[in-house]
Amino acid sequence: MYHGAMNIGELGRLTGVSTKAIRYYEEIGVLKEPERSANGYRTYESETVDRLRFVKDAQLTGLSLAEITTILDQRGKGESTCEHVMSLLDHHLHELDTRIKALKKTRTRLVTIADRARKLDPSECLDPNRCQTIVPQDPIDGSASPADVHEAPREHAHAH
Amino acid sequence: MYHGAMNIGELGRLTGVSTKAIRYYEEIGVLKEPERSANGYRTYESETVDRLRFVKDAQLTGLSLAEITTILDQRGKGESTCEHVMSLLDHHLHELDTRIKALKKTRTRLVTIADRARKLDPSECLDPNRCQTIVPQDPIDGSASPADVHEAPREHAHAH
DNA sequence: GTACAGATTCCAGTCGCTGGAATGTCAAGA
DNA sequence: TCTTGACATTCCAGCGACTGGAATCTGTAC
Repeated sequence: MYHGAMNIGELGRLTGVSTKAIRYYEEIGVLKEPERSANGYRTYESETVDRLRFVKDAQLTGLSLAEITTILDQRGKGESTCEHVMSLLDHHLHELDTRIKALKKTRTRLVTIADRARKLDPSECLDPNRCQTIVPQDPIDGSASPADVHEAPREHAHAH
Repeated sequence: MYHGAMNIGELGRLTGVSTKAIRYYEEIGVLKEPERSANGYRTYESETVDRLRFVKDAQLTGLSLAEITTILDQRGKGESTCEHVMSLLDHHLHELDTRIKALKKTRTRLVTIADRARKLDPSECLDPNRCQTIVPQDPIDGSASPADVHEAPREHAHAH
């Protein structure tokens, strides 16, 4: 089967990206507007498969779609993007470390709390003004201000 | 200074929660609608300070506002919430572990890529159809389907 | 009077999508 | 020919936990 040109559904199948996501990418400029066939359907060339796969790979490294777009745009102009990509990657490595550290801290706290909870007498739980399980925490540590302490948002629940 | 009743600004100051967030909590039912003074201002009793602090603490353990609301509601009815809280905590512990694992995997991948990038000849970067830095990755491992592989969304940028 | 702080409301945006509604198009089978 | 079904199109709304801004009112101090 030769895939010189295809509709959005096949592009999705070949790349593992939903048609919804593909249209969204077009909307925010990650993909440029494709040709339309007579009936108004989007028609993609096989190079778009490569482009979409690149987007997926770049996402896996933690780059945002906005950042991916800047890479793609630069590349489109024939400019070298190595330095650009590498500085993005460095930046994300730092971010990642920060996030992992924060999650581990949360984990430790959670384990402590759960342990304490298991030792509690359930009958003492009825005081409406306090919960012995969840009690005020120390402000984590001196380096982070309370506002920065927030955890990362939870995973998108895109189970399929 | 006795804080029997206060406006939204002071509640925010005492708890470290923005007035915007407080109104949002009210909107989604985390806080119940407060009394209003003659001028229409929200007036809070000092017990709301405790409630808001509980919300903050529970958030630090990774609970969502929706989950916190269920705890608060149950507590409001005078029911014991220990078991409920503990099952939530257990659930979050598992989630947290999953997330940490995923982030570490991403980190490893990122380090590999960055290392490879440093060894590349920049002059080879101009091929418009491929990027040597970011290339297709193996599908992570056998257990997770590609759709589940997505990283957690990035941190809210609420620097202040 | 005139600032200025602080309160109110509502609307829009963040990020990366997903879901649904209402509608149009195309190929195959009865 | 009709119908069914899979595909395509558009637009609107929602997730979570908020933040920012606009336009407007209130309260206090000078």
